[in-house]
Amino acid sequence: MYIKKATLAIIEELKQLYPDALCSLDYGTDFELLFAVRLSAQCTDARVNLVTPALFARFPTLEDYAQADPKEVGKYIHSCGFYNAKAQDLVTCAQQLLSRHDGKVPDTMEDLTALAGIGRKTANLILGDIYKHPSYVCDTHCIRITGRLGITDGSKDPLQVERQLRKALPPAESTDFCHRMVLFGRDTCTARTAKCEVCALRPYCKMGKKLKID
DNA sequence: ATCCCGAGGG
DNA sequence: CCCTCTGGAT
Repeated sequence: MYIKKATLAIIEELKQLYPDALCSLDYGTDFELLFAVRLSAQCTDARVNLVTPALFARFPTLEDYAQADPKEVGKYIHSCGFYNAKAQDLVTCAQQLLSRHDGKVPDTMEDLTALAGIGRKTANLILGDIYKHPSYVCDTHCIRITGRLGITDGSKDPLQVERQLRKALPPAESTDFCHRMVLFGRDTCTARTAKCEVCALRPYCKMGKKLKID
């Protein structure tokens, strides 16, 4: 499997920038990570981290969610947006984890995406962070930045991007790479006005080369 | 007005 | 492919 030199250079540069490629969501147990990721849909991680301490304290176990009134769960997560759907998903997902998986978070894409509210992006994150499988977390940051860098062809379709990243990245680097995309996307390669003038990846980036700085 | 580590349904 | 779900930050 051939990996482009530019891609390897980008990977190394990102390691320098972010030695710890950590998920920025706060959680204790495996299912709490699963739930925090569900809550993070169209919401900042910082916002999720603001509500999860009270949520996790009120509902410590899967049984607590499984028996909960979605209305009450919704109150704890209101500020994250999509709170009706998310609250119902946590309750249903907890019931499914208990009935289908003995209360354990499953370790296959098929089982994970069969759970309420768990799509491919969340499943990939769980496979990478909990089970240490090669994973391709194609969220808004990863899709935007790999497109700008020319690692992908610019497609916005998560499945397309995932297929392209599967060929473009060394599998052992994939999970950390995706986490670093998020960190990099928050502080440098931002959506609206990317800070190309201070970007360490500008030499490798089509978008950065276009603008004439200095 | 646009974006935030999306998912599900038509 | 499209649409809806939703609040908060910039």
